[in-house]
Amino acid sequence: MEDDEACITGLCLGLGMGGHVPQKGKQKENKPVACLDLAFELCPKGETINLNHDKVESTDSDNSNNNNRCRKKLRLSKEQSSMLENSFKLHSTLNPVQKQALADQLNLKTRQVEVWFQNRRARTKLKQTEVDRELLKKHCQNLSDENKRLKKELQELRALKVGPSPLCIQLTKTATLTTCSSCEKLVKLNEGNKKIELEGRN
DNA sequence: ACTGTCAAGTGGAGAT
DNA sequence: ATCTCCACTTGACAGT
Repeated sequence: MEDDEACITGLCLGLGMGGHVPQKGKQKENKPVACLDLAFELCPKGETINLNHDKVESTDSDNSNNNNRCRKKLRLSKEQSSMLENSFKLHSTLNPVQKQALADQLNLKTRQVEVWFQNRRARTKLKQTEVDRELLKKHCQNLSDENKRLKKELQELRALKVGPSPLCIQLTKTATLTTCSSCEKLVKLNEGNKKIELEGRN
């Protein structure tokens, strides 16, 4: 276990904060939770504190005064965020050495750096799924349009088969139905007058 | 008041 | 057994 975490655990024991609620879908045993959020520091209600602290110290009075304390949320400074961001661009995961170095550099705990990277990866993944979803949506729409168009074209061809067959019929803006002069087969010409033979016609 | 963002907690799974 | 990652969740805070 990291020193930081040992420290935090020491701080947390007996505080009874951040209890665990069983999650839907996966029922888990309700462990007695005795952890204090890493980035939260006990403070008098309403007081603003600098949370970019060094190691957190724990005292018994902290614990006993817990009732009239609030939890403040850490917000990383712009410098910290941008340095983490730059580091993330280089590598989205960190080895313990890199983690420690970054933590030292930013005056954060290794656990905080680790959490930031975890959350950052989650955000990236979320964004990517959103992008993928949009792409698939577009692709699906294209396929649907193409399907409609082909169905329509098929309908027109079937109508042609039933009725009198003129030699050359404009099918769509891009395709023309005609009879091949050499083989006398019914063929479809695409935009470049490229011949597409139609199945089952002779 | 409501909503989105984000740091952090939790437990499970896999690797060592 | 321990570590690390992930999915899911919570809660503080900021913006509207």
